[in-house]
Amino acid sequence: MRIGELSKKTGVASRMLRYYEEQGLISPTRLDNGYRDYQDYLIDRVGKIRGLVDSGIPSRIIVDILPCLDQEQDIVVRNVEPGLRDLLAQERDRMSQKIDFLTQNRDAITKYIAALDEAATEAPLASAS
Amino acid sequence: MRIGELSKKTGVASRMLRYYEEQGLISPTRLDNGYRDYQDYLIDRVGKIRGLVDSGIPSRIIVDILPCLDQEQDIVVRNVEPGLRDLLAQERDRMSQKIDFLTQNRDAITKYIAALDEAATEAPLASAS
DNA sequence: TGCAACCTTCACATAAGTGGTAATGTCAAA
DNA sequence: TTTGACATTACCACTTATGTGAAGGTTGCA
Repeated sequence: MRIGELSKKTGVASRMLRYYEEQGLISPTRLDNGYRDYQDYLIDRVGKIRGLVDSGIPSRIIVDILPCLDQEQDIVVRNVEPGLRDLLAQERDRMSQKIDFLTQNRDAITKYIAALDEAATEAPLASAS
Repeated sequence: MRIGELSKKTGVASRMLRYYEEQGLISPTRLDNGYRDYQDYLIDRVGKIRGLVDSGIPSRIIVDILPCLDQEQDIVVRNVEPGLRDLLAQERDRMSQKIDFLTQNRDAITKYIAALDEAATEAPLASAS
């Protein structure tokens, strides 16, 4: 499919799809006319990229992570560069840390919101008095 | 305490502490000589800031979140700006989303690493053959 | 007195986008 | 077949966020 179609299916602007290609995150083939040609599996992949980017993972890391996330078939374990396992383990730990931080802070905010709501219920005159 | 001491206690460079002040994340008072004077509670606060920044939360959001995280005493519910509750709820949801994404991806990476290790155990000749 | 710690300010760095322009390709209707 | 609308291309410059580096001056302290 061409860039416009992929853009509609993923909700990611064409502009961004070209940008992600520039970053090495996706590599569509080209049609005779020079247009980019995206395969179906890239729809899913773009979603994963957005998820990772939104999670604050830098794109140079995403490049390494992506192959591990495309696991529709068996996991491919051939041609593993020596440092990759460690890099992945490192990134996995960083992600665990992030998850812990976020969970802690989200829970704190949740409690705070609950307190706000309770206060509003008990004494709703604060702003009107 | 002065900036150097806080820097040592938090592991955050003085440069960064000044930068966070510029971003409105911390507001030390000043001594007569113009030096910044940090109170003790800011040690904890700087740690929280680092955690949030590392989790990919933009600093303009952190400014809003921080007061909710400083809950050593009772939760302060006075003078709540009208939009704040919604903003917090919104951010809480975004954080939940991030947590889900991260968890999913971390688990995928964990599985991948396990597969790598297993392959290395079963056929350790791959790189030597 | 001399050096380390501190101050401000300006500029630069990197990552992740965004915007604008000009040229080319596609397609359908006149 | 030509015209017009729209998609796509490449390229360049700009923006925002998060820092970092360095210059040049002031303060603290041994």
